[in-house]
Amino acid sequence: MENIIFRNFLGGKGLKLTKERTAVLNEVYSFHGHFEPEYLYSRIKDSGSKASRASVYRTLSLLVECGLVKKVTRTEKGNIYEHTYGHTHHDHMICDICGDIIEFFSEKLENLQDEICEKNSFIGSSHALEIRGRCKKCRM
Amino acid sequence: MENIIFRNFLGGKGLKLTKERTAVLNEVYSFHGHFEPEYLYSRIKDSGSKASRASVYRTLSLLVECGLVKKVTRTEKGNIYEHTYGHTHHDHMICDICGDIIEFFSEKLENLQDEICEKNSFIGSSHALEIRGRCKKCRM
DNA sequence: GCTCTAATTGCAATTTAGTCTCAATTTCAG
DNA sequence: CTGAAATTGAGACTAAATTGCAATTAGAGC
Repeated sequence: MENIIFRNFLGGKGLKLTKERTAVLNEVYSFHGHFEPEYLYSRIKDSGSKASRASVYRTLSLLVECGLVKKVTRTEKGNIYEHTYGHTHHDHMICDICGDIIEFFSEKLENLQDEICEKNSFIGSSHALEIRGRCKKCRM
Repeated sequence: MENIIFRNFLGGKGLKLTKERTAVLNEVYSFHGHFEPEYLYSRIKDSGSKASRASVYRTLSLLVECGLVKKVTRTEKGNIYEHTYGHTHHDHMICDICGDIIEFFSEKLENLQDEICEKNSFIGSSHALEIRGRCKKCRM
């Protein structure tokens, strides 16, 4: 299904569905959770398919553009992504101790965003609430 | 006042208050709004005082550590900071068109954070809500 | 005010995520 | 099948930020 979405997206822009792009997409959707580009690159190499580092980064941009992948946050080290298909909108709590990322969704937060935007004459297109602290495992 | 806070912080760790560190602190507090390290560095050079790029970065870390400066967000280009003394907690709306950063504060959001943390057995120490979209000037 | 030592500085080299260039290769519409 | 246009990989490059180190400086104790 993701493949069809991607193919249509590419087709609509006169771009081609190459084996490298397919490999990146499949790898992204082969696991759950968050990932860094370098990690994705190494998984692709290990999995037998091949795509250069440059292609991984280029494909990742395309996937973000067509909405199949989302940039979650930016850490000291670099970007963190997640796939979005079959994965509804949510926000994140990040543990300062173990680095774990916990997802949550809050209806109230969604409404609050609209309210805040309206109050400030801002047209919100997306938001990201990131709560930092200690997770269940790391609280003392 | 910021100077006293910084001096005490340094003293408590056996560190010294050098002219370079003073220059960085003064420059940070000489204007309002958000800044990037490179911009700060160039302002310091222009202002007549001197501090190397390395010292600017090193001092910035210390200022963050003692709470006088806060890292606002991380863009493609790098970190963005703001000073915090006499500047209460708030969140940000960032315009995708012109890059403007608008600050806002919402009591409801603060309460919501606590609520969400409790529900997830998470001990929240800070949060950052970033809303992206179009600001008043850039809406069409 | 002077001394001494640990902290600090500046510079240049280094690191690291990510982008870019370009010749060779591949896709796919016709 | 063919050929124009898109894509690829390898490595050069960029820019932010960090680090190593020899020379310098702050400031506690006298």
